[in-house]
Parts: sequence; structure tokens; C-alpha cells
Amino acid sequence: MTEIPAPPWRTDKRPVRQPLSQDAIVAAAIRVLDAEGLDAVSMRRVAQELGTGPASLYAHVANKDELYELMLDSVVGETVADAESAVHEPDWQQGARRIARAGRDALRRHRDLARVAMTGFPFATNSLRVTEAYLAILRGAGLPDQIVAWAVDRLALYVTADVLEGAYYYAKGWKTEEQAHAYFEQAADYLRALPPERFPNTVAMVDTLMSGGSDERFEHGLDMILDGVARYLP
Amino acid sequence: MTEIPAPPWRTDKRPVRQPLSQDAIVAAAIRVLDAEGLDAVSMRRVAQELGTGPASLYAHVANKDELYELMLDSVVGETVADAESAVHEPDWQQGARRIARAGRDALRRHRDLARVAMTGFPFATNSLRVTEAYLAILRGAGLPDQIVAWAVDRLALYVTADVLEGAYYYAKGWKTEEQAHAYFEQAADYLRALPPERFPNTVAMVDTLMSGGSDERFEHGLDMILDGVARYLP
DNA sequence: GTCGAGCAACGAACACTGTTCGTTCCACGA
DNA sequence: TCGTGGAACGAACAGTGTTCGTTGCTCGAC
Repeated sequence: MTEIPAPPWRTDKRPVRQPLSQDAIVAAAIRVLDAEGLDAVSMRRVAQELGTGPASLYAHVANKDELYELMLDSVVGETVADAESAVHEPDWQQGARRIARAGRDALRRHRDLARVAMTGFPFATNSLRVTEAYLAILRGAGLPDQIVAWAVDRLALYVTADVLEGAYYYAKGWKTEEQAHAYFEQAADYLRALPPERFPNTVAMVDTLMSGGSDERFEHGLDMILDGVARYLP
Repeated sequence: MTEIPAPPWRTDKRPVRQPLSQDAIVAAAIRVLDAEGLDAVSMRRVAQELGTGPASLYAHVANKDELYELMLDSVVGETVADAESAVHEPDWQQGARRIARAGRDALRRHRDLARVAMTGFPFATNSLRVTEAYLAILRGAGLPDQIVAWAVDRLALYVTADVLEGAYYYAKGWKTEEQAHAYFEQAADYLRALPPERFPNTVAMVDTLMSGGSDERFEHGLDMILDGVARYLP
């Protein structure tokens, strides 16, 4: 099949007329997300990115919510290979840790997309594959099903909540991390200035409470969840 | 101060002219929330509830986000008394449980308001009081500060996530619980129909995975968190 | 007793949003 | 060769949050 070059005449009527597709739309949406944040991903903005109007998108995508979920599943897809290879890890805790880390890394690569993961259930195909990997590892370790179900719930929630905390300032429309840092500093000062007779513990623990977002803290929380689960090994 | 009755003349010009206030606005917003769900709480809808226009609200509320946070703090206020009395509970696990339960009950009374709790940090006064109660209980038990900070984080997240799961169908605009039940049934069928060679664990665990929302499950998850934390007692 | 200042209330408008309708136009199969 | 199904699209609708400029009221100072 040799590609027939576009005829030089008649090219003035329509610019290029390259066909749209769901994949192209999702890719464009993720491009906007990475550049401007989730709130900027509107149907008009995505259409503009593709050089067309918003109505054209509805032939490939049911509505904006579906587009958001497709974006999430596309990003989750970045972790599927990692997750499925982690199933063969001899140490089950290490396997679970690898899936969690891969999910966190993928979400962190895409601004505040984690907000989408907080609303709705992971029924898309890539999410299901990651869940299946989790289940295989935890069941393979011999944990009872009830505990496995709870643990998967908790791990997924922990990962997205951690990312969400780190991406918090995107939601406020801030551009730089300096602004975010200033905000947190100000918040800490506010807590320190609370009346110590009514909030003695809060005031005393300000620094400990506000030390979120770091890798060490994420790993430590992961350890605590997995250690808690390990108590239910037969 | 005897109240002077409104003069019968001149009443045609303005209906009543009762002064607006932040409390009145928040109360009206919660009324709309309870009746129609969070998505229905727009500045125009709240203003309509008060018989005025949206611009009038901005004298008492900075913007819609602040209104949402005020609503949340008002609802959290319903639990402050409970939380602060739980501090005197002799058993620290029982104390923490009481705060968590009170928070869950309060959030469940108000549709999908839990969505607001998922975005943003609890810096409003009532939330701070509840946090202080948590801290007092857990520190009083002798837990190290690092663990206490993590546990409070986890407990708050667990409560709101549990409520959010139960209120999921509000976000979809569904009215009745029958619709929600049908949706979950359909979702379960979808999972059961997955290819068993690629999703053996998911298919096998469908019923366990989808058994969310009940009180027993909430209590069980609470036990698991608290038991996990208890390992760090000196 | 009168005046002035400050502020709450508000009508109208702006710049957006998601979504739908009706039309146009093209590529493919009969 | 024609007919048809479906994608692309322009325009519009009904909303949204927020701001501006004006009005009208109330309270304190003179």
C-alpha cells in the first residue's frame, strides 16, 4: 500500500483532515494535563490542542468524566509491566512495595491526576491488571481473602492520597513549588500560634504533622501497612 | 428592646430585607446539600435559597471553595463534643474509635460532602479540635510522635474514604439507592465475566472485594489500623 | 438634627464550562 | 456509480464562578 500524496489542489478547503481517534484525544488531554494541570483539561482545550472544536470529541468519548477515566487508565498503564513482573518477587512484601512505588511514581509524573483516582472505582482494564497483581501477591503469601481485599483497598488509597498531598498546590492554581512551600510555612506558623492551653498537642507536634510528601515518609507508611497485614499470616 | 413591627406601608418596595450572614449562608448551603447533593450547591442555588442573587454572597464568603470548607467545618462541628469527651476514655483504642465513628456518622448524614474533606487540609477550627483530641488520646497512650502523626492521618483518611464509597452514587447524580445497587450488581457481573486465565484472583474474590459500606467492615478496618498502631507502644 | 462615610445588597455582565442539535462532507461497500 | 453511515464541525443552550458599578441603608460624628 503506497501512500498517495495529498493532491495539491483542493488543499485550501480543509487544512489536513487527519482523522480523530480516542487514543489521540487521550494523548492530547494528557499533554494538556502535564502542561497546565487537570483543571485546564476542558473539552474545548483538548479540542484546541487537536485543532478542532469540542463537538468533534463526542464521537470518540462519551463525556468529560469518561475522558478523565481514560486518561487515568492510560497513566496506570505505565505501571502494568512493573506490577505484573512484581508478582514473581519471592518476598511478598517486596512485591507489594514495588507495585505501590510504581503507582506512586506514575501518578506523580502527571500533576494532580490523582484527583481522578480518588473519585470512582478502578474498573478500567489497566487498573484491573494492577489489582490482579496485588491480589496474586497477597493471596500467594497465604493471607486470608478478607484481609487481602482490605489490604488492596488500603494500599491503593494510601498511594493516591500520598500523591494528592504532594500535588496539592496544583489544585490551588499555583505554578511554582516556592508558592506551595510558602503556603505550608504559613500554615505551620498558624498552627504554632494556636493557644497552647487549648491545643497543646497540636502545637507541640507541628513539625511532625507537617512533614509530609517525602519518599522516606511514604516508605515508612508502606511498611506500617504491610507489617499490620503480616500479623494475619497463618 | 421591644421589636417594632414592620410598618404596613412601604413593604411593597423590598420583601423583607433580612440581613445576610455567613452562618445563614452556610446553613442554606447545607440545606441544599442535604436535599440535592453537593453538585447542586452553586452560588446561584444558595442565593436563590436565601431569596437573593449570587453577588450578595461574596460580602460574607470569599469564594465557592471557602463556602465548601465552611460547610465541612460546620458538619465537623457536630462531632466536636463527642471527640472531646472521648479524650477521657480510659482505653485509648476505644477513645480513638469513638472519634472515628462520630466523624463517620456526621459525614454520612450529609450526602457526598465527604468529597470536600478529600481535597484540602483540615485547618478550620472544628477540624483542629478533633485533631487535637486524636493527638491527646494517642500521645496519652504513650505512642511516639512519629507514629501518632501517621495514625491521625490514616484514621482521618480512612473515615472519609469509607463515607465516600458509600456516597458514591450521589456523585453520579443518581437519586435512589436501587440505582446504586443495580450499578454495583452490574459491576460485579462484569468482574465475574473477566477471562479467568488472566484474572483468576479477581474473579475468585469478586464478592469479597465488593462487600463495602457496611458497619462491620468499617469497624474491622478500624481494628486493623489500631492494632497496627498498637505494635509501636513502648 | 443633619450630614457623611462605609458597607451590604444587588442587577448586569464577562468569560468560561459541558453538552446537544443540525448540517456538511467524506470514504467505503453494493 | 450511487447511496449510505458516520465522523467532523459550527452554532447554540443552559449553566457555572466571579467582578464591576450602582444603589440604598445604617450608624457614628459633628
